[in-house]
Amino acid sequence: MYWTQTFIPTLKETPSDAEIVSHQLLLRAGLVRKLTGGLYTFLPMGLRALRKIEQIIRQEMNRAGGIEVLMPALQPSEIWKQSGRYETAADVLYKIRDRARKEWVLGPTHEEVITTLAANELNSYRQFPRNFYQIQTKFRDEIRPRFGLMRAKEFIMKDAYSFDTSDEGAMASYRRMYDAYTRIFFRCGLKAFPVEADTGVIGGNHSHEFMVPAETGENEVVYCESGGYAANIEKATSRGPSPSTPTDGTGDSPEKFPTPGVVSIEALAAAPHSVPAHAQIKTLVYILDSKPALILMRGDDQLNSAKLLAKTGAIQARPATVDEIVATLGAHPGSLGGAHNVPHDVSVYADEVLRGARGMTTGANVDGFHLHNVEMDRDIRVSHWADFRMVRAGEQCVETGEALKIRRAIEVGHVFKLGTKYSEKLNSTFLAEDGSRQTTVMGCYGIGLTRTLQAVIEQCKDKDGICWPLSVAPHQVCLTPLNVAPESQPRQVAEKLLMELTAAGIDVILDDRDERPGVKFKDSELVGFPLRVNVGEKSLAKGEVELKPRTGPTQPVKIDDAAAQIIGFVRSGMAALA
RNA sequence: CGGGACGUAGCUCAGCCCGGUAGAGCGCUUGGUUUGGGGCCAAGACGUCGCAGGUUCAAAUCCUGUCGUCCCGACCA
Repeated sequence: MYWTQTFIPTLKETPSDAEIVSHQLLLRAGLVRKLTGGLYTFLPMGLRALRKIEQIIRQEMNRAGGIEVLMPALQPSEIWKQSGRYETAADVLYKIRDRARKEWVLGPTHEEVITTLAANELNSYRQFPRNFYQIQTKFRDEIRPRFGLMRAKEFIMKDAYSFDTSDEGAMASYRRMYDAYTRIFFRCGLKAFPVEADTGVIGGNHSHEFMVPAETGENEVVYCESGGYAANIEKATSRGPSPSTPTDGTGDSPEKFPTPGVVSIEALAAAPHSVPAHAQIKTLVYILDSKPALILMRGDDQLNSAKLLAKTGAIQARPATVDEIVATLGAHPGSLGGAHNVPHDVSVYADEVLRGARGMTTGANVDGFHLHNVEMDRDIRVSHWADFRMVRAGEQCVETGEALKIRRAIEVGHVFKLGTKYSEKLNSTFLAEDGSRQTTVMGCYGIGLTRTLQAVIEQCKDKDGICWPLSVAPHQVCLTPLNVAPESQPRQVAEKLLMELTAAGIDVILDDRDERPGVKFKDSELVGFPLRVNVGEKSLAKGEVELKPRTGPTQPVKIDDAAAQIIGFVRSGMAALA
């Protein structure tokens, strides 16, 4: 491959609409160009890197027993109505109509399609287990596309779906995918690690996300240094907050006292009231599937909205408006509480941390008043207890007791054990060995290819540009003759190396541009080829060429040894990523 | 959808407050020079100042609306 025969529009300056480094590098290195917000064209170098990731995924999926298929991106809205996600996933669904006014959806994922296939084709226990996968473009009406490929309206995903006849079988399938994912990200040169995850709208009961640590990531991961525990903050739990919740109340009845103008936990914690936040009960009003509900949290805790959805089973949850709050409790935010004047048809959810709490202070549901001496068990009608709180750094790990840490990360893969959620709705059943009809047990497993590509850049870069791992680099080697005239010695030596390396199966590009050395050096570093070979008169005079690994020092090698050295560099580097 | 910022040459940006001739650097074209880290000299091409309306003798500049982009929140691979 010759540089002048492809298209690598590098940029010296940083485009102003790219905020994070990996996005800037995607643009500057000429890997992609934006069509419009959330939609990108892949240029040759970006496409090559993407294809390499795709091949790694394909190889590992096949090795793990996956069967490649390709499903339609355009789907009838009926199957979405049948699964119930026409409503629950409504905000990400692109809907379109054909000339007959029939409605279609552009698939944001393919559970409905694959389950329909399984329902029609997998009818006997003899046909299981099965794991179908595809690499395909997904469409999501993202509320806010951002960070280049990280969150786009259209993106490429590998999605796999397993079908088993039993829960144990499904667990084994899950485990196989989990292991395959570990290998895939390792081979891509990515430091990714699995964390326990919330299942969100996809549903199911067991899930891990594969996370790439990065300051620019959109997720927060709670983890324990010893490696015993790691979870998405949406799911994370701990041994609880410190200090612990008071349980030594006086036993006196709730006592109303005036708190004019005190409408926050902080204000009540300050003088003159001086009620510590952990001795307060925070009362939140949420609208769960259009019904108001109270959420009681300890004063110093934050509500975890993912847990709220998961624990209440609500499809939609939003904070109530001030008007809705007044209509429900008769008081304004800042004076709310669960002890008095709570209508009987309003559910009261309380965080586990409040169990057995005594001597607490909370709003009186009368503007300007709070209550002392509140005891959860005695004074508040709790309909449901659950863990609703956001874990904080420093709390003790549930497994090891060590202090938990929190860091940001990019989610590149997600594995779910789905159970029978989709197979029931879409009638995927089979005849068991004993002649009974049973429902298939499913799992689904996604990897965002385009996001993975950008995550690699986010993790593998320096001040000069991208530092591709050999396994996903658009080209492994960049031959750089410093004189490109056809008869010049640098050009001839470079051409000979090109032939030898290509014959050895090395993926090489020759920078045949008639540019000054500085320009070629800068560009090759920006695009990030793992190895550059400088072929210039200066070193040729000594019978040498130079090997310049992207992340290491320049090494002179004899011309006759060059090909073998380069091949050795590539093969050993690739072996380290196998 | 809520909050904030910004739309001027292919890119990065100045000009806008205080209305009157549209600018710089990079890139591009041509010629020369240079040839191991985005070099230098000279000559050029490139703009309906996002769009629409308004105010005004006159609008990139002031006003209104609109579209688009980016950032912060809720959603996800």
